[in-house]
Amino acid sequence: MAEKQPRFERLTADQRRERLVEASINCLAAEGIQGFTVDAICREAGSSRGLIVHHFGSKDALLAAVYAEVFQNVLVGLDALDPDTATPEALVEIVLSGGFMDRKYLKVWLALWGEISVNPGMQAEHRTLNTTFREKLALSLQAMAHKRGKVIDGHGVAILLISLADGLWLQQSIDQSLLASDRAKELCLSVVNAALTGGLTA
Amino acid sequence: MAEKQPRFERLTADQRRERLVEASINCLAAEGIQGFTVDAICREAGSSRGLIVHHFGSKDALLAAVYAEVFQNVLVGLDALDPDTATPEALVEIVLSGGFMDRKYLKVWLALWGEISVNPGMQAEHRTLNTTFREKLALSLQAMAHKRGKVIDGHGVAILLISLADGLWLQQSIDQSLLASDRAKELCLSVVNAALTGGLTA
DNA sequence: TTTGCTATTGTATGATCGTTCAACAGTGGC
DNA sequence: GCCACTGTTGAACGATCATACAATAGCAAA
Repeated sequence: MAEKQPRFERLTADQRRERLVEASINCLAAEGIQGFTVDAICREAGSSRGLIVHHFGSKDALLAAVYAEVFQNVLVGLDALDPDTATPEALVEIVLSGGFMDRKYLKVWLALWGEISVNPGMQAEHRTLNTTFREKLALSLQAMAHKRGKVIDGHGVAILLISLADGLWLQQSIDQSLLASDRAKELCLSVVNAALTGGLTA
Repeated sequence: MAEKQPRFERLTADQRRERLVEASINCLAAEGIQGFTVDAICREAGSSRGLIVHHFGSKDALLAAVYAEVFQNVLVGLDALDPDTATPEALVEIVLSGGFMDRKYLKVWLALWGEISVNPGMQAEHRTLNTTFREKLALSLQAMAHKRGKVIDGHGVAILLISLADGLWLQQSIDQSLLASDRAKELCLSVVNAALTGGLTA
């Protein structure tokens, strides 16, 4: 007689946490923060609701873990960049199309931004990661300006570029017909080039 | 013997709808989309849950009414502007600090953006209003450039300015310490002035 | 004072919510 | 095959959810 399939697969703690975080991201992407429920996440992960409390302590703690995963992916793109050889095109690619920046993640970001704005722990972490992101971008921008014999406020241009990219990304994620991807890229490049050539001061 | 206070105040349909929309905005501002519940809104409005269905048909229809109210306020600031005499400072003030752009409304916007991205009716309306906003801004920008003897792509600069303002506003609303209001204003002005003087092409 | 109109209340309903925790079950060591 | 360890399940619980709708009540006209 055929052997019975196991009812569930035992995983290591890290594997299980990774699966729950991934399932959470999918639920947020599909339904926003209102789709972030214990039952919906368990259905997506193919597991049971007790696991969330067992591995994370609470649903809120799971959201914090989602944030860490998402933002680490944003930083990874910049980590791979050589500040001395980076091009404006490469920078623009990172700020517009980096980790978790497909428009399907709009509702993940909306949920995280909402939570960061009221959760002191997440806000502190966001501040740290965002500052790191700016500083790395500033280094690359300063190196590019230096190559053109120019001196710029790299930090100011980094803030400018990140904000512009966020705004463009948000607009086209909300309604794709309002702005084409190529157009967004062009606008970012224009601003970076203007900043590097002295046409614009940040 | 003292006369009894009436249990409730009868209002006209328009008055009652306005109160419910206002209460909804307050609930969204405080708790985001998860605070947008029938009971929370009724507590805030000082009324009873039956009123929401009576006046709006459903909670979702109430959210659509909230959107209309919020976005009309955004347009109002621009309507008051004379395109022939507007200054870069005035435009920047409108895109950064116009109607419902205090940072306390962050979660209202996050909720609306989430809903617009999946609700075809709201998305169509948003497209219309957003396009109107861009066109009005473009007229003012073109008039400013004309005064300087320059020809610009007003529409392109309008997209640039709106996106930059959205990104800056979002960043400082999420975490106030990441960006000062004055700094955001300066960056917007730099970009507008660079666009008007030919230092930057959109 | 009475009456009609209709704004408004709030109970009932079935469903869903997050957490708790006793019991179950996968699996490797002996 | 037995057993211990511990990952995992899912019912129970009290709370909250949105909508339906019968009954109540404000108030102006007659």
